[in-house]
Amino acid sequence: MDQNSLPPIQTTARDDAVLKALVGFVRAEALQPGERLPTERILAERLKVSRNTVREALTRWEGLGLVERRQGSGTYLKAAVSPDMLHMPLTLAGGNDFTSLMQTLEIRRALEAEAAALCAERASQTDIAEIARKLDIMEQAFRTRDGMSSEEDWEFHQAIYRVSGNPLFEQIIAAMHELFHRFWEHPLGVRDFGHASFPYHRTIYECIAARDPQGARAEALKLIATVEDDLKRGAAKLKLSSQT
Amino acid sequence: MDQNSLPPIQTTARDDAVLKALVGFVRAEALQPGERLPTERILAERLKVSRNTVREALTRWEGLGLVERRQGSGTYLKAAVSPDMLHMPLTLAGGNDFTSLMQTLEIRRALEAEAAALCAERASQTDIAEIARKLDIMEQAFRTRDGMSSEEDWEFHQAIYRVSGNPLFEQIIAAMHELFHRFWEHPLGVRDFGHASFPYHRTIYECIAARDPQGARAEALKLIATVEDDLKRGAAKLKLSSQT
DNA sequence: TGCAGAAATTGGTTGGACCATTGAACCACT
DNA sequence: AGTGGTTCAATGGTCCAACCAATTTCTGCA
Repeated sequence: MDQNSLPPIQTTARDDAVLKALVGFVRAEALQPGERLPTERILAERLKVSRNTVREALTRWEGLGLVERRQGSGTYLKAAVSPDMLHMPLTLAGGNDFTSLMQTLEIRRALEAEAAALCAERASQTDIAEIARKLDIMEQAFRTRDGMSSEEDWEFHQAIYRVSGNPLFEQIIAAMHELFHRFWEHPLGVRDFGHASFPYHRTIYECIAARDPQGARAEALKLIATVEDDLKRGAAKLKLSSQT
Repeated sequence: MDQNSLPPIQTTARDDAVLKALVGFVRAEALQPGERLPTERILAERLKVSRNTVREALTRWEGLGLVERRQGSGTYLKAAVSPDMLHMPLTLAGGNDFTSLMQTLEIRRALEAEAAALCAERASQTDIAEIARKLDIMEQAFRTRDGMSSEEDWEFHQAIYRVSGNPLFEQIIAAMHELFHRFWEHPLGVRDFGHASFPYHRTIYECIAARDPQGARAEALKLIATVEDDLKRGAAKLKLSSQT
């Protein structure tokens, strides 16, 4: 007999019920990200629950990044919600030594290559045009303020992840990106950090435009390799200490 | 002028402070996963904050899967905590349709291949022996109760991730694994799901034992490909409906 | 000794109050 | 017209005290 055929009954699940009601409300009102949702007090009154219960529910959504609360202003939707959404909080133990930085790059190497290949397979003409636009912006920023183009660089990569058609790429790589930059505010000691990776942005783009998945994968691997080299050079120079 | 030179100041952050204190407490007491942490009432008194504030903080941790609350019993630690954790809520929209399952497999394809290659590079003799042990257990379980060896199968893979030397592989792939199995309780329609992947476990192992990264990568890709095939067959058979 | 019921413990919920921040309206002065 | 200051209502953040519901522990009877 299947044990799963008799799930435990739910006598109380107040805040879960509140969240379900919230999902219904967001869909009914067709709320878009950025819009404000009702006051906590109003929600409490409408749903016939205590304001504290509403707060617990909203706290959970806030933790999941679905919603943003601004004191004195209101609670705002931050992402699209749907009833059958799947949330999976992933907590990564961070460390701030050279090894940790290298580990984030190993993940990026795998995902970046796959995303570039998928992107080259699936990109439409408008997708390619969009990526070209981001590439131009990045290259211009690179030339203008020599080297420091991290913001535009990141947007170029994000465009590729999106075109890959799999939102998980962007989410996971973004986490790696944040993990990486948390202890890398200013490229430690390596003045020209990122310079070596510059040309590969265009080669990646050319492979994507040519619908060449294997080529895009190879160029992405080269790009990550340059970052790894920069990191190793920085580590050798500064002899990064691992502060436990 | 650099816009980042004037970051928004932080005036109050009560529940964040509570969480920081909690991290300190867990480390000071060397609490292990499974152990109980102090009562909400005690925490409120000790930290000189309201019980409500403590609850908000604990709700966040619960949402992150760090802690489990059992009414009438207490609050229990579910995972190790460290001060510099990075929380990454993954949200997969679209629910239980074919596309979502495929997306988790695309991530696994990239990471599984990289992890296998790194494992083959870095495995020591004891590592290889450990993997061989897990492989034996899995193969025996597979033969005993024909096919259903998911638990032992998973342990084999985990051993590979660990030997890769990068804990991020295990954590991220574990998240994909759980994501995958959440809407795949019963292999839908495909009776012999997983059978096709069986032989590749041994071929992966052999490449690792032979210190052949490229071979291990190739075999890992073949393994994932069989899972993707199974999934496609199941989707074609059931014509999975995406319930918006 | 065994076990059913009472009592204590603990998370879950409620309602009400007050504080801190925000943003809009309004006003005075230049 | 515009700049800066003030007021005020709205809103999230915190607090308190009590009670509810599930769980655990204790107690006393058979």
